[in-house]
Amino acid sequence: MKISTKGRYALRLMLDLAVYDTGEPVSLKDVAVRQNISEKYLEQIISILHRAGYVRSVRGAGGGYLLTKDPAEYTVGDILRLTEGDLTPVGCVGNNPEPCEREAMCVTVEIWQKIYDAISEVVDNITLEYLVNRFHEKGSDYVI
Amino acid sequence: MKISTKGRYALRLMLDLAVYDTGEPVSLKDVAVRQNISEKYLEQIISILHRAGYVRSVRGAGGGYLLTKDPAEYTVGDILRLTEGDLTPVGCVGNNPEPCEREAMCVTVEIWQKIYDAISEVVDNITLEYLVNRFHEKGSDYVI
DNA sequence: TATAATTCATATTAAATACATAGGAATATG
DNA sequence: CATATTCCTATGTATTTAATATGAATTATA
Repeated sequence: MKISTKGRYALRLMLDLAVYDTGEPVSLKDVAVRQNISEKYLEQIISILHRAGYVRSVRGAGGGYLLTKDPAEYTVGDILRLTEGDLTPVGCVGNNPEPCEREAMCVTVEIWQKIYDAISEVVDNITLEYLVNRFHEKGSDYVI
Repeated sequence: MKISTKGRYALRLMLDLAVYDTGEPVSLKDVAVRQNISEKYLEQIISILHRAGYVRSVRGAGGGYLLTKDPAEYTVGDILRLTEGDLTPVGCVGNNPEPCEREAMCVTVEIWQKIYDAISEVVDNITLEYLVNRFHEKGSDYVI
């Protein structure tokens, strides 16, 4: 019942791009240093975000990544669902549920559905913008 | 972000003991057939529940297991926390959080805490008794 | 134009976890 | 004594996780 590093790093990566956005591309090298995450691992993660159109890239020296939308337009749910696959606690709930032969007599599925709804309620109502604000409120070191 | 078979089977196992309770011990063999779960695997799962005092056992022929408390006194949260380890989405929230050097600047931890609270709210407010009632309401086959 | 900095693409690997299966000892019933 | 059951521990296999590795393609800049 854990969120993997992929999802957690993806969120920190997107947040980093939002916080350190100056209009110029932000390189993964910089993100890797600030976030203390392997640059190579970040490459794999951002490729997911890139394919989904969440970021755009600038290749070559001086290149890097930029958010494609305003931070207010990304929810935590968007980012986690993309990178974690989905956020359902079991396969038989959510958008395209796996068929289950025990469905007719199953009462536990109601629990999984409620858990999923509760998780969704949280992650679908927190935006990147909110996190950027919280970051500044916390008075965290802000280094470009 | 999945609940493992261990937790899901533990819940079905406890529910089975509650539904098919006649005062006589319920054998794992019967549970295994009804729930279509390997008896050997159930043995490992119930040993966790047994050590925690959630069930008592009767050894030998005609033996089996019985709940130690009234179904109303078990929550889904009790059972899942016991068998899944805990229900926190990351290591740094919950009862005894792992120390994290990024804590001072971390804003994502707020998300994980909210997710954990939301999950807890669900699982700590559903009892085995409720599930037994739902089982009967569903008109599921009831076979002793 | 050469060099360095970057993204992009794919393969490989080591460790942990999930999900069991297996074998037999201990205990109780009939 | 034979059978049914819990109890205990070891073993195995497949998948997932979390990276690391290698190098090609692209671009800025000295």
